[in-house]
Amino acid sequence: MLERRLDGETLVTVYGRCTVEYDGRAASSLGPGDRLLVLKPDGTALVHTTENQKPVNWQPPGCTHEVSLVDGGLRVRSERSTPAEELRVAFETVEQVSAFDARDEEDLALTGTEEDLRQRILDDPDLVESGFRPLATERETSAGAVDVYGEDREGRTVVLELKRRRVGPDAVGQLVRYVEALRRELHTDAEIRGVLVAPSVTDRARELLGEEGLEFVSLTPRASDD
Amino acid sequence: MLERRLDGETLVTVYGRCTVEYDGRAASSLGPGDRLLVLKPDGTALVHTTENQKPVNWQPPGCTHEVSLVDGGLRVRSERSTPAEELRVAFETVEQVSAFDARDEEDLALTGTEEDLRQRILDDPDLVESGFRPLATERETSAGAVDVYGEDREGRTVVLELKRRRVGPDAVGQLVRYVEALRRELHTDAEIRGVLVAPSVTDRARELLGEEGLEFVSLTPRASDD
DNA sequence: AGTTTAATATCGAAC
DNA sequence: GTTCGATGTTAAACT
Repeated sequence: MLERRLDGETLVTVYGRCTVEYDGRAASSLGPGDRLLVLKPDGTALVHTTENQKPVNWQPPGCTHEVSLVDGGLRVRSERSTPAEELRVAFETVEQVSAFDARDEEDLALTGTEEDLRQRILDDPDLVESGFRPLATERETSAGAVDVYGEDREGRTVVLELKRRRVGPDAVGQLVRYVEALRRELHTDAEIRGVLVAPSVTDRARELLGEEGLEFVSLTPRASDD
Repeated sequence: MLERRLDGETLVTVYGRCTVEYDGRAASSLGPGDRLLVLKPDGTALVHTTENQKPVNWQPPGCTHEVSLVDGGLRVRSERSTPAEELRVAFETVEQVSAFDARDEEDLALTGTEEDLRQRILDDPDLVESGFRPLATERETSAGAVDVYGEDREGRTVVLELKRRRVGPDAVGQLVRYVEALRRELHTDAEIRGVLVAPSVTDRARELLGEEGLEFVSLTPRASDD
């Protein structure tokens, strides 16, 4: 039944006591225990234990799944190339095998992302500071694309780095790279301001901002009356 | 049956046609489709479609799950506080409901991690460069802990930043922060070398290394005869 | 196929 | 509890 249903159209689940071996980018071994194996029609494989949101082992979409019987026990093997990766699940006991004809056309509608934060700023630039004028989004520099590029009321160049949630030192590093790249590329004597826009910052990130002469503006992706 | 089995000891799966609403750190809405709902004993909730490794919607461990019947349809609600987040799954049809008494004591044994790379270097420092002497791991600086701290054959301070796989500009930014922090804190005139140790680097990362006067050494977490 | 960055990232450890 | 960095991160956009 399983072999027939690994046809790229069926969602398969197997529940039972098994061991799991993985070899690829890393390598792992998992002793016997009760787990849920999910084989998706797109070639994804997931091994879930009783704990955690992440599967304990997995294969990404695009893999090929095979089943076999060894000493009366079910074996499932999933593999891919580039990079070469292999997952082997050996069941001692199987409590349940299911195959579902799945139909799902709907796309997820998600809000509260960095893109929403950008749109909020473009709709009302005064949220950043009075007189701020956005000139471009995703403006290219040698250090990568700047989220929002614009001018303040005095005509000084302003670079915004947007984050949808509280930020640590990594985001400051990103902003530093953009500001330094623009200073080199615009080769102007005029000041370039770098502003991190996020709901809040950690202490270490705030220190780094001070050391680098950068600024912070508190803003969330969602309107306060949400 | 479901209410009785949401007892913190049972793994529950529900398969059927449903809609999903999420509100919390972000917010999302998903129209009707066939999906697999997994409720773990640790309070995790997963909604899986036919595609992708990641669930289309989820709740992290520690949430409380509730079930109810509305107009003859099964509803599942999962919520948590700090941050306040809620997931609602409304089933039109239910093809299967399962409850499994799960027993799993085994821990995953994973190799090929950054920790393995560190151990490789401590076992044979010459892999980094002839004469390199590691003095400390996780050495604290104001910018965070340095992976490996040591001296080269001439006695110059060397900072290693380790990555288990090919690295981009972000890792260079991290190394820059550590080297700058040490230059301030050691307030010495002597040179401090920063070395990125990883299997490979992207072009942009290599440029950044050059601009910052940092170095790169190619090394993987696993021995070449693996 | 490779690069870059966002993410409801997740997860674990240190504080 | 918050902060910080690794992750077999995943996933999407772009080259």
